[in-house]
Amino acid sequence: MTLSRRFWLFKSEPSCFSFSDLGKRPEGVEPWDGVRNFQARNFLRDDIQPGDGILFYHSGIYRPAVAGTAIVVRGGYPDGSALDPEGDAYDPRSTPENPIWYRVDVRYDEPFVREVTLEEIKRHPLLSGMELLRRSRLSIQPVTKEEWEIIVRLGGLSEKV
DNA sequence: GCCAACGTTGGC
DNA sequence: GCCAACGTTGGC
Repeated sequence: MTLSRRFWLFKSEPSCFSFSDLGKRPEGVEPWDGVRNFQARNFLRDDIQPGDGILFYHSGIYRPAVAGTAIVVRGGYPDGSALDPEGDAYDPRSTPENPIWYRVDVRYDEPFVREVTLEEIKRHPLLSGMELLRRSRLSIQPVTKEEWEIIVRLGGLSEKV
C-alpha cells in the first residue's frame, strides 16, 4: 500500500531562514531542524513523508504570508542540532540513543507569483478551518488537500494543482 | 514593543 | 496529576 501525498504548512521567520534562503541552498535542500515542540516533533517523526507538499509560511513580520511551496525529500530522522552543546538548539536531554527531536529534509519547489497573506487566508470562506487560524503557535501544521489547492491557486500556480 | 495564547516545567 | 508560574510565539 502506498501512502498518498500529504500537505503541510511550515513556519519560519524570514530574518532567520526565508523561502529564498532555501532556494539558494545547494540543490535547494535544507534540513528542517531546531523544532522544539512535541506536537510538531510528532509530525516530523511519524507523519511527514518524502513527496509531501509544504506551504512555506513567513511569520513574525509585518505581513505574514505563504511565499511558495517546498517538497519533502527525506522523512523523519534524528535532529543532530540537539546534540551540539555550542548550538542554540542544544537540548541536554537528547542523546544519540534517545534523540527526542527529529527533522526532515525539504527542497525548494515553486515560488508563488504573489504571496498569499494571512489576512487573505482569514478572509477566504473555504479556509476558515485552517489550523493556522486556530492553533497559531504550532510551527508545523497539517493542511488538507483542498486548502493546499486553494492556496496554491491564490499564489498564482494554478498549473501546479 | 506589547501582549494574548498556549505549551512546558516543576512544586506540591 | 493538578495547576500556577514561566517562557516563547507571533500577530498587531
